[in-house]
Amino acid sequence: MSQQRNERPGGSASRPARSAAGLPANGSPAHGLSDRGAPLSELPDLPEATVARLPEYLRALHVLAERGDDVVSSEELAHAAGVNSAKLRKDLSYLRSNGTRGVGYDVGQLIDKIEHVLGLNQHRAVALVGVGNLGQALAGYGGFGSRGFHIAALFDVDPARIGDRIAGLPVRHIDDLAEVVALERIAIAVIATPAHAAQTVTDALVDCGVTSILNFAPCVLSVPENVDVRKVDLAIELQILSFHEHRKATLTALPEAIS
Amino acid sequence: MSQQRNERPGGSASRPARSAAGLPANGSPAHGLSDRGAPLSELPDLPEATVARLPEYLRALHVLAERGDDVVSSEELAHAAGVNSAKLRKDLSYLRSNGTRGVGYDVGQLIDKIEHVLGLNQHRAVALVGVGNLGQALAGYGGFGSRGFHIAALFDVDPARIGDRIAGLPVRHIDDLAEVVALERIAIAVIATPAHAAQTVTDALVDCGVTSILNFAPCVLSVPENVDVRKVDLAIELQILSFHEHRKATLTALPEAIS
DNA sequence: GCTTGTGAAACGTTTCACAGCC
DNA sequence: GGCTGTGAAACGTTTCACAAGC
Repeated sequence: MSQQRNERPGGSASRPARSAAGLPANGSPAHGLSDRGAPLSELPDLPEATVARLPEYLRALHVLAERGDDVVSSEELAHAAGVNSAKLRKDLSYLRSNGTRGVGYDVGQLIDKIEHVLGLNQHRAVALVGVGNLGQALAGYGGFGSRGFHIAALFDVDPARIGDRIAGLPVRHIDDLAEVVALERIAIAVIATPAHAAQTVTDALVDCGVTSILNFAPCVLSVPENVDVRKVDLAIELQILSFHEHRKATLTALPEAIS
Repeated sequence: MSQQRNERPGGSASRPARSAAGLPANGSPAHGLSDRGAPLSELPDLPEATVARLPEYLRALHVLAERGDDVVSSEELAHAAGVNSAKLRKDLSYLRSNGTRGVGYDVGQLIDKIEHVLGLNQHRAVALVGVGNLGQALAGYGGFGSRGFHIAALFDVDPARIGDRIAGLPVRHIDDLAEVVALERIAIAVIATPAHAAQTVTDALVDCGVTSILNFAPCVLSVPENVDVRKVDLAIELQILSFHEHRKATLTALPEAIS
């Protein structure tokens, strides 16, 4: 059982397993072989930081599209997504960019491209494990459908909860995991169990073939290297804010040095 | 109203306002003045990436402490926190480190130090705005107390909800925000409203003097530069996972090049 | 003229590798 | 002998600034 790589800068994720066997270890495929030999839609090996921002661009684009805009400049879009325009342009350039100089980007086209790169063409079925407080809230959250996902199954261990319906879905016993995952072709799971159960659940998920996990339990998960884990920990987010509060407080306590 | 800086690499936060007035703009205070003149506990200007990991170390340390360990090596602690040991040691070295060579770190001492740096000595009061699905789940989450926070007040706009009690706390109307924030000395707020309400709520919070916001609404917030915003967006996390799923799928479709 | 696309510089973060110390 | 602390190298990301193109 290999160990979780939890090294993402911003503080909440692990990474995919690059360079498994004898790969060059630095990104670029040494001598042009296979480099851009892809038919049409090959993934140009995006930087992780870019990948993490594409969904935000996508959200902003949908807002623009709804407003009826069909062209947007890097400046506008960057503003709407909360980044600066140079970064946005660089990010989009990795997608074999398709803006028009002097004009901007075609909103619809850009939406299609980003959705394609993120693999959102097919709606993805997600399993949710743990229907406590948080799990129920996540199950009830309506916003997924429009963003490429649907929760296809709910699981718990508590016999008292099995059979309950939440947002129209029955809660199933975790023993049914393998069956349902296969049936619904589930590759992504959300863990909303207490920390002490999370590793056991993870092992079960991995055994069923789930290869992406979003973990809300406050603990580190061990997974094989082909499995991706991202983590969301509420208390950690608050603690990071606390640090900045603390710093702001001490900065204003011992005051100015310039004026 | 200045714009949100939402530039954190890992994909979910904005940054504190550095270099407000005539500061040198690069980190170090040009000529030794004030540099390490601090009394005892001065914050050594930690890298953001380090700040984001300290809470994870803290969590892991608490687990160790509960097990009765009182010394831990960088290797062990790093493993428990899901990072590698070099990174851990570098991170701890910014805290004017206090491990013992050949031995390891004192668990209790390290907990104290990290808690102090994060400003967790005082329990921090947090306001939660929006008691829908997610808001209720957050309000009911018991794990805060042990990690330095307590939810001190709940707010909503929906008249039907005002007066309800959730986890022992009454839901108050958002018009009472200023009063309660002052009374409870609240500096941190969590936004769990729909996206369309989030900016209005943010403006109200900022007006009351709140300077840190954790935003669960899927939108970008505009805040003055002294206010920190971190963002958690479920759908974005799933979309990032989707990208990696997509990539894994296409990698196994057009298979090996080495063997 | 205005906006994209992009090399190159600047910056931040991680990893290496080993000296320093117990 | 074993583990910490840390310069220096490697790597990744952001920003700058301007050439290319509509």
